[in-house]
Parts: sequence; structure tokens; C-alpha cells
Amino acid sequence: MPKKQSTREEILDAIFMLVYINGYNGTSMSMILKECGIPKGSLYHYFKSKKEMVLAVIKERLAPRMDDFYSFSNTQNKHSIDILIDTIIKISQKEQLIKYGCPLNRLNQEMSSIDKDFESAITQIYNHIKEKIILLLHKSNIKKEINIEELSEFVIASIWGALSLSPTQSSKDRYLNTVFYLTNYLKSLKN
Amino acid sequence: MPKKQSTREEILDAIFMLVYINGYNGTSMSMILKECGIPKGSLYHYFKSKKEMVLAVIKERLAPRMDDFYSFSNTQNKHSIDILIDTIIKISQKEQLIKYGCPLNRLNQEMSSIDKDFESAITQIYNHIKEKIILLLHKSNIKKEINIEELSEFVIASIWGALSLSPTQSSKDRYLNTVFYLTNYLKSLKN
DNA sequence: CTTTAATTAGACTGAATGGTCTGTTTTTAA
DNA sequence: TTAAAAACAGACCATTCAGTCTAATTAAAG
Repeated sequence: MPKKQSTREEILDAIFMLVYINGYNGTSMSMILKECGIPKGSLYHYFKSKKEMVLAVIKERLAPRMDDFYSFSNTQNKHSIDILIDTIIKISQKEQLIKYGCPLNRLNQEMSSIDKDFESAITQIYNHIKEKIILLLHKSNIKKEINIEELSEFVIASIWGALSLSPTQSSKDRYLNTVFYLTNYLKSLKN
Repeated sequence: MPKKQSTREEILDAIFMLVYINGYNGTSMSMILKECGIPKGSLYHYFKSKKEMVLAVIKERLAPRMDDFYSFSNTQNKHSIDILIDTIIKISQKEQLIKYGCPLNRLNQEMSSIDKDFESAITQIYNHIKEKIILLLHKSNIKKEINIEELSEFVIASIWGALSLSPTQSSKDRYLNTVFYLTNYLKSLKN
């Protein structure tokens, strides 16, 4: 059944972008229908409700995307801090991130309070990327007074913030200028 | 006409909290009516539309609140960096901020893309607090390689991020742990 | 070819949406 | 005291919302 898969996947792609940009409450079924170009019956054949659609989007679109953003190059002898800095800078090349901010942050902010299932799915993704950063940082020597878990949260938070700065005048340079202070600080933590 | 003022002010207070927590699209007129406890006719007597109400909330509630959060004690000989750090820590005492995040960040994220008027009102507030931080930092000596405007944006961004970390398990301690790295870094910039 | 299941199709539903309209009451000023 | 304006009150409106339903079409399996 190749058709079924592809239709379902197209629906998820369309909903992801709509919810990423307009939020959950800002995305109506009619917008989804229009974007997908399919009739209502088809949509509700694959998903039983709007909530189920978006829950699937979180698990099948948001999660892998976040996992990709925070994928660290297995560079052999490079210091973890430098690998992390590379990742932070690499984010500046993803136009969507610069334009619309971190999708995890956006969905979290609006949707965590709407529904427990949303909240737990989003928290799961957050914890996953946090663990990835913790694991990375544990591989190299870092100043002893630093709590790696807390530092990881600080890194995520700072990236979220840097990507949130007024979406109107957002640009690659603006992001890089802002995270320069983050990377600058991270460098000082090497041991 | 004291009554007129107070009714209008009560409406703004109610709408501010509703929009702060639920967002613009997440706040319906019926919720506003219920929260204010007034009939529709009264509401639409003071404001011609939902948009006008929320625009007034941004200008008359959000702006002064943000101005208050970033009000720096005129301590005579204290270093600007230390005054800024005090402010960052003082934020941890505002339960609403810890619980729901920075209202400027929340409204900005959802509403800037909905309407140009929202966007410009929000941007104005952002620029105002940014200028306040820039002004503060210019008063003391800071390492020469630092661009104060960019640093100010980084500070705001990091606070936004720290206040955004999963609203579920948000707490004063979690915030303080996260911004510790920010304050730690800021201290190193004193000259 | 025939049967059965998967998928497409969209008219329709009840509830909720933001907003209007017509009064009535209260307040203010002359 | 009276006229006019401000404020209150809520029934009402068109539209949109998420979701249902029945039927038609297509695809898969025997």
C-alpha cells in the first residue's frame, strides 16, 4: 500500500509547516485541507481528530527534525565544546530556523498547556536532545565546577532565545551575533 | 468619571492574563466576557474589536510590566554588570515569569506574525528594554572586544530561553540554575 | 471476474466564533 | 429638572469551527 503511506506523509508535512508557523490554535482544519488539497473525508480517514494529527506531527516530524539539528559530527579528537559550537553555528544555515525560530520551542510554548499528551510528547523530545548534549559534553574535559546537565539546558535555552529575537528582522547574521557570546563562553569552559 | 476608568482597566487586566497564558488565538471573546463578568455590550463599548483590546493590553499592560522587570536600581558605584545580574536574579522572584515565561516573548512569538500592528507594538517594547540595557552597560567599563548592543540582545535572548524551559517542571531553582551560566559569563566581561 | 477493503468525496451538523443592534439604565452637565 | 451622553445589557447574526455521515470510487485479494 504505497499510496496510503504517501498521502499520510503529505498530510503530516503540510500540518507540520502550518502548525510550526501559525501554531495549533492558529491552524484550522480548512487551512489544512487547503494546503493538502484533499477532501475532508480523506483527512479524517487517516486521523480521527485534529489532536491526533498534530500528535503524529510531533512524533513523526518534529522529533526527527530536532534530532537532526542536534546531530553531532563524530569527529575523532575534537573537543566536545567545539563540536557543540559547530552545531550552534550550523543552525544559522537552516533558513527555517532563522525565520521561524526553533519549532520545539514554538510548539512547547503554545501547546504544552493545551493538552497533556502534547506536553508529554514535547517534553520527551526536549529530554532527548538534552541527553544528547549531556552525552557529548561528558566525552571531553570540562571545568570541574560546571554541572553538565544544567549547562546543557542553558545552551538549549540560549539557542531558543537567539532564534526568538523579533522574527521580522531575523537574519543569519543577527543569530550569529547573538550566539557569539554563547560560543565565546563555552570556549572558556574547556579544560 | 472614575467608573469608566476602572471598568476599562479591569477589562485590560483580565485580557492581559488570558492572552499571556492562552495566547491570542487561544483566548475567545466568551472567555474574556466570563473572566471580566461583564456583558458583551459593555466590552464593545470600550473597544471596537478583539484586536483593539489586545493592542491596548500590549501598550498599557505589557509595556509597563516589561519596563518594571528591567528597572535597574540606581546604585551609585555598583558595576553595570552586577546591576544587570541583580535584575536577572530578581526575575526568579516573580512567580508569573517562572510559571508562564516572559510575556513579551510569548506574545511576540504568536502574535507578531498575525498582525502588523501587533508586531510593531511588540517590537517597540523590545527595543525599549534593549536600549535600557545598552544604556546601563555603557555606564561601566566592559571588555573592549564586546559589542554592547549585541550583548544586550544575547542577555534578553538567554533570559527568554531560560524562562521557556518546559513550563511543567518550571521552578525558581531551575531558572536560577540555568541563568547561572549567563551571570557567570557576564562577570567575566567586567573590565 | 468478483468480493472486500481502503480510500476519496463533499454535503451536512451543532457548537463556538467575533461582532452588531436595539434598547435600558445610569451618570453628567446645563 | 431636564437633556444628553456614557455605560450596561443581552438577544441576535453571519461565519467558521472541528467533526460526522453516506455514498462513490479505487485498489487488492481470491
